[in-house]
Amino acid sequence: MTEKTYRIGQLAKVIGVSEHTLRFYEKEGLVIPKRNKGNIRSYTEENRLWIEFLLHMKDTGMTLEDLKRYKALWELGDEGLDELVQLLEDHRANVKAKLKTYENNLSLLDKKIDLYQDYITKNGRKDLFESFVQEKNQSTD
Amino acid sequence: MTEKTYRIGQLAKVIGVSEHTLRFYEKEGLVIPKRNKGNIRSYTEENRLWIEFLLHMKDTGMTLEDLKRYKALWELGDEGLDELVQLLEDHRANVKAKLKTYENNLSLLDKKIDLYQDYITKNGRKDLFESFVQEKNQSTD
DNA sequence: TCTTGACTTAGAGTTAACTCTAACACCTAT
DNA sequence: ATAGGTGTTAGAGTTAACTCTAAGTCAAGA
Repeated sequence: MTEKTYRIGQLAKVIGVSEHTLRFYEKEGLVIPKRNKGNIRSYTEENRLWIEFLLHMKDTGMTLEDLKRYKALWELGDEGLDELVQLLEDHRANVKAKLKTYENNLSLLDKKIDLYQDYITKNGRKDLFESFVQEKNQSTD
Repeated sequence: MTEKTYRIGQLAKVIGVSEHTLRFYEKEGLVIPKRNKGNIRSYTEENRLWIEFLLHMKDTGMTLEDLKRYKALWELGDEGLDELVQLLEDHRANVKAKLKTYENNLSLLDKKIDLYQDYITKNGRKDLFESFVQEKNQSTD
């Protein structure tokens, strides 16, 4: 069985990033695909999975620097394992915190929107509007 | 009753941003405090509440540009109300989406960490380790 | 008096993560 | 033969949101 591989343009489409970005990641040492005859980048499924994982981490705020560290630790094997897990746990803590922030602010938004919509249906006067919204403008710290 | 006011340094401390940032926001037209005799910025409670709200929105990914629009619409009063609500609803949709992303990736992280920790307690061989983690490296799209 | 905190303008520097351009070469399929 | 996708180097530009510096002034409080 020969494993499925991708050329840069295909992979870019599949995972939804630009070719520029893939070459950029390569320059940064984040993903280094094999080359086939003709020097064409040949991304494996493993490459794809790694990039997808990377994008998930990035989506939750992990920096490319941390992802470089992650990769380096991974490549160390057993030696890097403890630190690698630590890195993931740290990131998980960040994600949890961010999740809370989003939850809190979602309900703040819900309230705010409700207030405005109440006002719209009641269709009160401008001066009423001002005090109305102002006094409810509390934050959720 | 004279309302409580803040000078720039006090307010910066209270809400946890730098004075630079407050002046920057002013330059950007986001918060324009009154000045007292001596030309000193005098932030009101209303100013503070607005900035805190702004920071909450910013924390959930709203840009300063959108916040400028928000302020402009607010200042229009009834005229800007529909669009203002629209803006908030759009942002709420973004927040919900981001929330989902964070939830998904949190459980991805949980799984990943569990796998590594299993491996650590089992303390297997390196080559085992490689296949072990690789084949579980699925994403949660 | 001296320190502290505030004020101004004007602009430079920072960081992250792209994003693009130029200018040219190579290979494969139609 | 030509078009499309790929390759290279080298570097410039972009965006957002700060962040800081300089160089000077001013006013109030201990």
